[in-house]
Amino acid sequence: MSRIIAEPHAIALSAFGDAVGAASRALYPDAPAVTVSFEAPRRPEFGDFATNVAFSLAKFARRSPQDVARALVDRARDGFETDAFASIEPVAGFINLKFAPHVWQSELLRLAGASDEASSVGDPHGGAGKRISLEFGSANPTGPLVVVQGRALSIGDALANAMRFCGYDVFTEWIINDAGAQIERLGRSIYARYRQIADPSFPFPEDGYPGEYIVPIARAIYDRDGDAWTNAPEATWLPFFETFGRDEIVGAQKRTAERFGVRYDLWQSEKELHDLGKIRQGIERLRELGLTYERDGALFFRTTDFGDDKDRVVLRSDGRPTYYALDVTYHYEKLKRSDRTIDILGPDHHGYISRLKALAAALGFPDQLDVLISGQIALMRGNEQVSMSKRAGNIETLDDILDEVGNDAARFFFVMLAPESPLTFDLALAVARNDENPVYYVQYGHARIASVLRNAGAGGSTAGNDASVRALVHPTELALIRRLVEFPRVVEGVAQHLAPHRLARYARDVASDFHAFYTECKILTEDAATREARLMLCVDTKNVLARALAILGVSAPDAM
RNA sequence: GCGCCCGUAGCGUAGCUGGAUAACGCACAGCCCUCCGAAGGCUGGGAUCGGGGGUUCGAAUCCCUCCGGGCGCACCA
Repeated sequence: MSRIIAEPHAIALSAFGDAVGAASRALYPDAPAVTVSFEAPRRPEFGDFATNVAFSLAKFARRSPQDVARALVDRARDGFETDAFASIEPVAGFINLKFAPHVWQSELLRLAGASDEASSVGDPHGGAGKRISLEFGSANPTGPLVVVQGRALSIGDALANAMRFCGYDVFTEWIINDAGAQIERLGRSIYARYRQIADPSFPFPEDGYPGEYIVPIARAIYDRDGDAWTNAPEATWLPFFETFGRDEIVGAQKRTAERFGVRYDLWQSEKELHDLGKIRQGIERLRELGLTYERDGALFFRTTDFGDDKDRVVLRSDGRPTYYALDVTYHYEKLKRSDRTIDILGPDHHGYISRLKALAAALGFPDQLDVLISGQIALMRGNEQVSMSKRAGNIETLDDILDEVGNDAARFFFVMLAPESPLTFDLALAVARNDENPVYYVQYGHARIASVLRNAGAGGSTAGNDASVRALVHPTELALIRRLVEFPRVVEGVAQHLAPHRLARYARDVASDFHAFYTECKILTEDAATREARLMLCVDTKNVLARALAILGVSAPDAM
């Protein structure tokens, strides 16, 4: 059972906000009602929180923001009894608040009191009951996963984890583009390699997939069926080679994803949607809504009515549905069964955003679809550019990267920047065990705490209480607690703004605050109360770090 | 030509639902291990936030425009 304990600092803040609101109504009855919101100022000397209400009231009050802030504070102080604040100061129009140490001390007790559940580090509820559909990484089943997909996987999985942490009902999915021309090329490529086993002069298709990964697939068929397919008609062998190849390659893609720590709730086959008639139904749906017209024998979907820059064909003049028809159908399915629908696309898909948003709006789901682009990646090894051209032998697969740098570095580097921001991924840096490498900094923080806790041994009680926690007064101690308290809000921000990089930075900040505290304050000290309180702080910090890293898909080692 | 993404300190980036002297890491200069992991900490220098207009009490953030870099613009997927 998860106990929801209100946060002392939030209670105090809310009470003060109410007092300011009342003061505003009393002093400036003609001004519209203002919402008193608080934010953490950048500069620590401005306190823990600040509000800028005075600026919005100034024009109605016809006084300077400075005067208004001062008047609000004076008035709010009347009838507002609290010892929560060390200072309440109007400065240059802002109202700056600094909490008394006991507020942060209570926060630490609260964090520790709710231990061992997810809620031990805060209990965000923003997502309760909301269904999320999150599609990311999807690729043609024609080859192994490559580096850019690794980034999409990292971003998508971190988002999914963050949202689940906030209570969202998250459904992750991958669409397999196993219909159409690409899969046919795959089937023909495998067939050619198959024939070449017995007849090396058998021609390889000009537009075939030259990658080496095709060869063992052909070999597997040969080992199993021998020459059986050699004299079969194309109508027989082609579907077989397509399906066999798809299964092999999708299987390999799944294995790579799982190795990377990413699991999906659904691997949706495009072919299956065709076979079930879903695509036709999707097109019919558009027709019913009066959103289509015929021209030159093709059926167009009027996407320009919804912000796209040109209308899109859904049915070709030969009657076959386009890929976009699949988009329409599949997105319609996703939109219906979720409250928020998210696509993470590769960097070469910028042009798709408007047509996808258009179809969502057209089908009656405006503002429900978010399309995120995972930015391009330039691979480096030290100062050397690593070629990623798709010519044979040159593709850098995700597996290659994982072999070279490991999951932790890859996962962290891929989510470290804003999703759409271009990333230069330095393979040499990712394995460097020095301070240029951000992954180790955070993991080191976690390992260092684990080490302290080991040294504390059996005698090191972490059962702090009201009395012992009062020992925590050093600025680095209070700053660390304040940082830990932010955690649930940071995760909520990640989920809401689809910005997992914020969590990577936050983890770094936590580690940084811990290291500062560690340097300034001896944890395993003689004084029992101080030792207990500091150990408790260590445990909570470790929990937050572990939790943050887990969301990012990075391990939290106890020793390294 | 049109659309989208990016342009912030020497380098890599955060901040973009508008708020105070623009933040973080690396690099650079200096300092801190008789003590729990120095894979650490502290201090310092370094930025006309690509340029120019506009809106606002207030703009890196919103609007317009121009310039650079990238990616797309198929009855391919």
